Amino acid sequence: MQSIERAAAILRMLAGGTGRLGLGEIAASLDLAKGTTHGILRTLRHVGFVEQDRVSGRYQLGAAVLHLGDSHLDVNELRSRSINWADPLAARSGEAVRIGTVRQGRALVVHHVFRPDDTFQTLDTGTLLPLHATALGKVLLAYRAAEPPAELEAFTRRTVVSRRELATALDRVRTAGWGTEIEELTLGEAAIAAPIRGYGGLVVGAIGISGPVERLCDTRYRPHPRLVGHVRDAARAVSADLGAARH
Amino acid sequence: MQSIERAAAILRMLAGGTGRLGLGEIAASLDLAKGTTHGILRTLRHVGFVEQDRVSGRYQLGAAVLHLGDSHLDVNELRSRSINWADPLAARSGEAVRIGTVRQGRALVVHHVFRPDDTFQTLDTGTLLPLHATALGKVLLAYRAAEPPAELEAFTRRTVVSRRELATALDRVRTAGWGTEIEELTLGEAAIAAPIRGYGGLVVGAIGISGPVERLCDTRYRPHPRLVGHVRDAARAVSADLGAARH
DNA sequence: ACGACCGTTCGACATTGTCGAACGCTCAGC
DNA sequence: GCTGAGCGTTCGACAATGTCGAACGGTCGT
Repeated sequence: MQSIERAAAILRMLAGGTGRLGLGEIAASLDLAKGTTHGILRTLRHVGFVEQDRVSGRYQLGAAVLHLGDSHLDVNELRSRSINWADPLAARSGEAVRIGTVRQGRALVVHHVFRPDDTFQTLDTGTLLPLHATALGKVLLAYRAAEPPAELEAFTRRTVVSRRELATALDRVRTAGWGTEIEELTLGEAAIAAPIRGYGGLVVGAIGISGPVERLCDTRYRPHPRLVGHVRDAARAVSADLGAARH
Repeated sequence: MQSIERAAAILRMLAGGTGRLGLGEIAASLDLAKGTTHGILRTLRHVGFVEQDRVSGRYQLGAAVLHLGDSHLDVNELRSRSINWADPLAARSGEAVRIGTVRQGRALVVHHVFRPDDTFQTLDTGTLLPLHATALGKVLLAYRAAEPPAELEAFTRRTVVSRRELATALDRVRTAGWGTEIEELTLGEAAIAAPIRGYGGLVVGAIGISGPVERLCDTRYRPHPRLVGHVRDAARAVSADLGAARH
């Protein structure tokens, strides 16, 4: 399939060097006619793998090809790598632990460890949670494992439903390296989450704890630093496991 | 270019879902004949954009397409984003600051701030440094912005020239989140570097300081934590700038 | 005003990509 | 142990597409 090989060569060229090339340069480098090169680039633009600068006419890699790597990690691999660290986190924090990744524009819970006590709990594994109203979801949004949903549904009076507020909240997550959700999905409940990084540092999931707000936060709704530390340690450990697997 | 559109559709499918799909599933989903689908997949395998599991026969995204995004960041953008933080880092640390990214299998210095004193110094901007024997380079290797060079050249008696030792060193960089080089490129000189992350947390560069080993390290060749902290703070700030620019 | 060089378009036609049929292999069910 | 289903793979006829030279309009430098 000659044309697919040619298209791949163009993408590799754009991935190297300065990242921006003119049609003539590409055609010359690959020894193709300009018309041929233009036809390939037009198709690559159409599928979003290439973008063209309006002013200079030069081409660069498009978002669609750059995002191919996003969340491509196997759910089962994420889960199997996480299990070792999820139980200790539940034990240390005394709260329920969930691991999530992005699927269908939501946070998919791939593993759930019950809070280590006798209370009745339901298994969330397999459920899809809203990104903007969960700690797991905010972490995934903050590191652009997903785009915010078109509509920000309000689950409680504390749910962030303004895009500006959400952007601000995500900035804080990026700054801190972890995120929270305080009575934004369920009244009386809070959660803390941190990013799980895979190959090359790309965020492929998140791990978090959740429980009664009075146990996770102080009286000014700030999460206890000790719990934040536990979550981050677990996230680092899972990330290290994932990185080691790919090494 | 119908076949390029079809190849792109296959890549997007593999990027979604579980990440691993059989030929029949792909053919059925895209309403293509199995022979057609097979021809496209064969070509994508040939260019490295797709890999096939030997045992199950299933297909997944290949390293070549996942790496298209690596180091695609414009050098000028990295540089312009870094400048604001490089000067303060030089001031605070009292050492020379360099920012680097991967080019041609080496660490390209995209920005260099002189040590703030009266000593004679030469501008390194534009030079290519070895990955395995520099702090910048080790950070880039640790986060897989590059592959190790085929041959590990010895610059001093302290240069790491064993692949196993290098792998161990890179594990430590990942664990710590920063890296050092102590008399491995130049006798009497040491360096400390930390990763600069771009879109989605992907490592696109590194920022570091370098200077006389007796100023950067204690008598047991351990870097001063205060300097490590300064470098990491600067790396975070540059990363935040890059993230913000893409937001 | 002109020439050089850019990206873009078009149509003839040669070449390639498509797809149905057939194959060998593996595995589950009986 | 045998059989059938379903997998990925290969092949060749041929229809459809991709290729490329020529020409175009636009921009920029002289």
